[in-house]
Amino acid sequence: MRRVANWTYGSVAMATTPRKQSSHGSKRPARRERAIYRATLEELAEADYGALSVESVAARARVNKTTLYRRWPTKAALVHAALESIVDAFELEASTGSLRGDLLTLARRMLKITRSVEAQSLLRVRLLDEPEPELARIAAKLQARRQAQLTRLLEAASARGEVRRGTDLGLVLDLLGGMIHVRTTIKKMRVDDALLQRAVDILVSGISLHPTRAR
Amino acid sequence: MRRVANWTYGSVAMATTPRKQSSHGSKRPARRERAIYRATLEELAEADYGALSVESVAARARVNKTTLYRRWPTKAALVHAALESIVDAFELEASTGSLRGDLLTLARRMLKITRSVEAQSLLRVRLLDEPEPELARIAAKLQARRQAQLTRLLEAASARGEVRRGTDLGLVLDLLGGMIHVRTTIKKMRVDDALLQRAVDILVSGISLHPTRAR
DNA sequence: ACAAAACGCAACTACTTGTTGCATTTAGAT
DNA sequence: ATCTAAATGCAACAAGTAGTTGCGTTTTGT
Repeated sequence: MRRVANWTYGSVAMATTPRKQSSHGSKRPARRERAIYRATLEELAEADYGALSVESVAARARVNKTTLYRRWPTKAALVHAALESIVDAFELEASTGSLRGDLLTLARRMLKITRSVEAQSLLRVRLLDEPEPELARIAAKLQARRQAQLTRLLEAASARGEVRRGTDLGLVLDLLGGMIHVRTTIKKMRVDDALLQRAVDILVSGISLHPTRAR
Repeated sequence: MRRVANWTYGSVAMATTPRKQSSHGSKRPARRERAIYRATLEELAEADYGALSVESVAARARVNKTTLYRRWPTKAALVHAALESIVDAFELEASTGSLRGDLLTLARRMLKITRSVEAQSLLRVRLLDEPEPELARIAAKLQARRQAQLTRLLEAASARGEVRRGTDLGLVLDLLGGMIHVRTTIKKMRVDDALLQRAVDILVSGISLHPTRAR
């Protein structure tokens, strides 16, 4: 493992840009490139970052390892690029009219996100700041972006005035999201809609103006 | 990396038992052994399982690597033993008299646990079922044990009858614990007591019989 | 159809991981 | 205190993995 002195994969152009997107009108965003990124994320969702090997990514992407090494000089660079390639397509959803309904919609979306390969791989990178703090920073940034979108949804839902003023919406989000994450990713339990409803019921009843006691 | 055919580290005695605890009255539970386990857990809390190397553990424990290799033939065996060495000293805490007070006590304890090296390392192992399913299983068992203890606390608190019947206590626990975990371990935010109180307020107000609306 | 870039392949070097033999230390029993 | 067996440290080793390089072939844009 020979290390390049201190190669940073920050804002500097990090590899030879594939010419496909240079001219001709960016017909395809490099099909093969996407396959490689996908393979990287999948490997990362299954194993550690530490256990991730460039060779295994190459094998999964059906590509020779030299191809990878030439374009991304290090494992960190490859993962970096793969992370950056994640696009979170978030379309604002229509309000259901009630706080409970909106929270439930939110919960379902969170569950879907949590289950995705992107979220799983993002998590792996997120909780390693030791060997690659730079990568962890990037993963944090991406996650924050998602979080911000979810927060906006929640804010819109609560703006109707059904929520006690002073309520910490970020906290509510993390209560809900934390539960989903723990059950899905860590405990590997099945999270079904009934559970989401129960959780939402507790939270709604906990932050709502009206003392809704029954569920 | 030569692999032993299929060496399982299950219930079989996995290494030469140190003689210290054999006779003489178990004066010390092998001081050095504890140091090694500690080093293992610390390394594991900082890095991946995949990135964990026996050599780094040896270095941290100020021990020659051959010592480790001789007693634990593989990395998995070492981690296994280190995990098993974890003892969670849980003393039942006195009730504060109110549901809110008890939940807050519970939250504080969860925070403390979550921050511990043991929990951090346990988590790492927990979310790798790919390369070492056996290890993940063990980590799951240990975590379940902890969870059960916490659940009993919560049950005791709710038994006073301040909680709506039919309330999913496990869910409440995961809402609280999930939030703490996400903020502490993943987002690396500071979790202070005020936040815990706010969270508990929401939950208490969400599960309590009495419609407590103000906080 | 042509040229440049990208790719696959194979051989190679450098490093990491795990193993072994032997001298030295340590700890329990007499 | 002394003896002995287990445990450890050390160094040299074997084997595997991670990157590198040169070259011939394929792909791709013009």
